[in-house]
Amino acid sequence: MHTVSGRKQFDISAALDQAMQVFWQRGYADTSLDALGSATGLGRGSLYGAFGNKDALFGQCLDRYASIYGAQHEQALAAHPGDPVRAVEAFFGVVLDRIADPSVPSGCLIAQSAAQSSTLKDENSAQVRGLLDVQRQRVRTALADSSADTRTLDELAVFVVAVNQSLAVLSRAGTPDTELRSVARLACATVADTLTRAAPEDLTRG
Amino acid sequence: MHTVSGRKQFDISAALDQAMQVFWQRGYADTSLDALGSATGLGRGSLYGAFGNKDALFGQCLDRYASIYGAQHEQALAAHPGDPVRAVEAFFGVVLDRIADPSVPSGCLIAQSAAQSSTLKDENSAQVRGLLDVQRQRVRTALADSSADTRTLDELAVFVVAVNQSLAVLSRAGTPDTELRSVARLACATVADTLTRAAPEDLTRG
DNA sequence: GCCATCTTGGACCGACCGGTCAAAGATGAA
DNA sequence: TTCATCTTTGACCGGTCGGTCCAAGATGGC
Repeated sequence: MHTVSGRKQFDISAALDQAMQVFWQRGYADTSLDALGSATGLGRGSLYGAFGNKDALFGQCLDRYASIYGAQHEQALAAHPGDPVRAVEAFFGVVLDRIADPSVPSGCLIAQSAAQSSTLKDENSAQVRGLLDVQRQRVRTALADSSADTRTLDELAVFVVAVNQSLAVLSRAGTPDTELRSVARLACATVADTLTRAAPEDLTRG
Repeated sequence: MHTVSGRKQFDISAALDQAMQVFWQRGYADTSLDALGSATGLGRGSLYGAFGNKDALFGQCLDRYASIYGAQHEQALAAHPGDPVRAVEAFFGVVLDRIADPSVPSGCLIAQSAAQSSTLKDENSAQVRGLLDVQRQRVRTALADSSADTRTLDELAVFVVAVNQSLAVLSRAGTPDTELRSVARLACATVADTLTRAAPEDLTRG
């Protein structure tokens, strides 16, 4: 029944999507090669030929996840130039919509991986740290159009990333969507208050 | 070399502490019975005799964790009666001090478990949800001495729990202590602003 | 048609998993 | 002293893990 081959018989990109969702749903440690095989419809030979071992495949899934949702985050943040609060609102909107989307696992692959960072291979945990840093810098850039001092903006960017992680964790524990949205709303209020408080001079003097 | 026995040869409570730290550090899925055995110094027979199987032991570790740190949280929250903001500051202080304590794993066993909730046995994930809810209610109670409306206080309690989870996740990814503390500081500011904004009448009219 | 090259499925490997069990030793009541 | 009762150790179980390997089959250049 070796009914196959010559040239590649499957869409690498589609297989990567399937594998990504398994890691996303179950976490690295609890995802077996058999689970990846049946999710992608591929045998071990194809899996190893296309992606390398489990660690390498996991790394590519992390990158793919970051690529897909990082782009959405970037787009949301850039949709409101000059209005950091609206930008952050849009940022959380992307996350909340994804969490509410039943066609995709809840939580966040990166948050999930960060939580288990100590059980990952060094290479993968370093990758997770890097992706979190990219996200932080993205938010920080969207905040740049503010008259608050650098230190405050840096802290706000970390704060937004932190709240994002918390939404992922709580959603996994079954926290209802309405509560998650109120958390995001309060975080947005923090951003708004901190920015207006840090630079009221622009309004009173200008 | 069966150099043993008659009556129990070890301190159940101490063994539970050791086991708890292993689960805390490595997560449920990545903690083997061998790891638990060498951490506690116990053979499989003793482990099963005292705690039951892996799931049951994990459940007891969750309870122990909640008991130890839940008590600390309660104490911190109660240390500033009538001053919810200070109470929340003290609450985060407990968490941050624990994270900074090198004698104990970073992160939070409950946050860790919540993130992997979908791979846990139903009983254990329900337990995690329950413990998160207890924490939420504790914070909510500390917020009760405020003139803000019920809905606002409920939302703030969820928010504080959420930020707590985010500190655990980020600390696991290696986020430095200073950044974690600034996240907590911003969250406290959110609580302060929301409370004063929701009930300014008390100051102007009273 | 021929064949070097590639892909695929699945058998297979040693290691480790959670869990069970029996032999050995310690205990305290009779 | 005897012995029922208990704990502990470590061997053992079937199953699953990540990873390797190879025979079978498809391909395209010649």
